[in-house]
Amino acid sequence: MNQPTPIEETVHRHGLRLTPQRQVILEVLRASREHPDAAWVYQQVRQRLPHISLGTVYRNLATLAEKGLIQEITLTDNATHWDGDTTPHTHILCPECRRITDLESFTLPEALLEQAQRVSGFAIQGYRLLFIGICPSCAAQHQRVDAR
Amino acid sequence: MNQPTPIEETVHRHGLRLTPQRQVILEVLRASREHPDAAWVYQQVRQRLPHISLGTVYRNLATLAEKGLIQEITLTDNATHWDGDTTPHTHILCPECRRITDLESFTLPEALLEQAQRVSGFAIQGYRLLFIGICPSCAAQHQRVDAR
DNA sequence: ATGCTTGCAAAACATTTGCACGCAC
DNA sequence: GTGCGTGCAAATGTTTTGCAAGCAT
Repeated sequence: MNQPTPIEETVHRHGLRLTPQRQVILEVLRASREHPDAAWVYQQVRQRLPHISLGTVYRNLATLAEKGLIQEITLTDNATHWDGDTTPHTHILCPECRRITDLESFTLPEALLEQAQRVSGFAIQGYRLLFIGICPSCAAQHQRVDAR
Repeated sequence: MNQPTPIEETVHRHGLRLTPQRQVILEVLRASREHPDAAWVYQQVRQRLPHISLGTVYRNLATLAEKGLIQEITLTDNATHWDGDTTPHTHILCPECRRITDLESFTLPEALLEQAQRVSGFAIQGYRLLFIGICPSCAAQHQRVDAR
């Protein structure tokens, strides 16, 4: 949806084999706006490949991230989350419902990156930015509760 | 070192009891620039309190973070890391050596926060920003290796 | 045919929790 | 004295890994 390049081509171009497991995992991730963890991906994929093992899911998530086909989100709770959208974008976490939402087309100004590079002496390759805030639906719940 | 408020006073002000375990954990975190995980804190504290249990370390890290006496850094690998410096600052992770370094006094401009709030509809409370880049010492190693 | 990938199950980690006791207040 | 905090150990949850077999190329 968000990444129109055909899966087969993308996978092959990165020197990986196209197995049914790998294909479905990628499809699930690309079709989802959920930023799921491995367990969720496993459950989804199992609906189409009942024999897939959890280990395979973990191995593929790691491999795909390594090749840049998906993104790792290690920002929140115990479990690592994954994002099929590899375009640069920022996330927001609602501490109430623990859901991760996309902040479309929000990028740091170049000037900030340069400042970071200058101050730190590091060769900056990228960044991870997570905003934290109450989502509209949780805010609405608060109002209801507070009104009691 | 970076937070001059006496530990006893700080702990009491937040409605917590000052146990030897809690005190040493806080001292270790404040004295360190390591951004350590629970296992590292445990090892350090055990040098002074050989009988402390790992569970106590975990419980205290959670409690102290909840009260705002330390900061949680959940940006990187599986283990949660902790920071005794609660002033707002940004981190840099070197993917080579996996070390987390401080980026002193680097904050996002207010305008960006407002933009995020406007675009998302969330009530933004804060953010976590991690730059990713090769640290000077790893960059030097690369040069050596590449030159072979 | 070659060797990357998989399934399975066990292992390795990271973290949490129940319970009785002890100590800070 | 009260109840928060601790030690211990077991439980829980997440992720990794060894191995033999399977399949994409």
